[in-house]
Amino acid sequence: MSDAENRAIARERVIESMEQSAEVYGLSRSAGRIYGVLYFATEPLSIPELVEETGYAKSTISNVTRTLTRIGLIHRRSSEGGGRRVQYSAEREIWFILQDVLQQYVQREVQTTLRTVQRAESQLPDGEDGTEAERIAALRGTYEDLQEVITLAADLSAAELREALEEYER
Amino acid sequence: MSDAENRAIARERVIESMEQSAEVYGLSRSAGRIYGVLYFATEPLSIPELVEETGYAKSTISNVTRTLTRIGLIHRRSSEGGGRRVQYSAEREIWFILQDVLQQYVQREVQTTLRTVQRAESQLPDGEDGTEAERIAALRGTYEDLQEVITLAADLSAAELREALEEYER
DNA sequence: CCGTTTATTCGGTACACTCCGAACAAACAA
DNA sequence: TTGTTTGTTCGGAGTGTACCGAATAAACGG
Repeated sequence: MSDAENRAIARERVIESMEQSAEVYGLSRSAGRIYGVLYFATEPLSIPELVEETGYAKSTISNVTRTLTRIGLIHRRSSEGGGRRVQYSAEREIWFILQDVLQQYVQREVQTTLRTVQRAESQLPDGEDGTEAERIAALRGTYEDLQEVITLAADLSAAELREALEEYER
Repeated sequence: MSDAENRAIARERVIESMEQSAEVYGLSRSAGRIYGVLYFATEPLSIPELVEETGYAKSTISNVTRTLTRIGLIHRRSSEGGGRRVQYSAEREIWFILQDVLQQYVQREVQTTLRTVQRAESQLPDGEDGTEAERIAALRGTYEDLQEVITLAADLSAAELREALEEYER
């Protein structure tokens, strides 16, 4: 087998893995493949080029690139050289992406839950210690810890996070 | 408004929030509600009781309780007193649940991705430093950090995790 | 100006998922 | 045994999503 073929196989394996991961993160397989193709591209690609590389329909590429751009997984460089052609490139710092997910989605979810729980708690009769009060208070405690953990983690790099946990072990 | 009504409203709010969370975690709304009802129940509930409390069909309760049990969100106590009746109770330690998710799903996902990336890397021609090799090596690095972080975090309680990050800040 | 290339939007198809109700199976009570 | 209660399984209706192809819009080159 030639070196070029080996490279193509390795690349394809990783892209397939990205398709899989995309599904886990609630995205479509096409999103995983498009991101993967851009991840390995040496220069930004246009929509027609992505059609060529992935085999998906133009409309699919258009829709998926929009959501990927919105999430921050790829970057849109409008019009290289004044042309109409739009160029896309991948955000290759996976950790940045994960931090974004942590901040935009996980933190948001935790925050709204926490607020709901707090509002429910204040709805309860004062000084009550029934089952509801107890259970809701327990929920609030856990979510407060969670929120703090996520807020702190979102400011660290992967290496720093690793270091923080490794140091704590001792 | 009576205290009982206030309690019911607070409980309902939290359960609705759990329905929402369930969707975020890739479960159905019914799963969120069933878990919520069990979370507030003072004693284990049977399937007919869950039908009564949630309004869902018997078959829905049966299917959803199975998946919730498999994931570890609720516990199944077969036959209290030798009867056929099956009893379900909620795992109320949210952090245990999150640890399970971390270990069973996130860690698994990271591990398989890492393995795929490593295999792809070894597939590449030796001593090569083309684009593919570089990009794949970068991926592997990030995922190695990630795996380590998740492994360490899975062993800590929410409070410990919080402490670890707070100590690192200084 | 007109034809070509590029990007978005729209309608439609295929598919998966949620939930329901009915049928079935298993255990108990009489 | 027969009737009743409980739990699971199966088929189907309704819904949402992914993707495609066609129509449309927008920009450029001649």
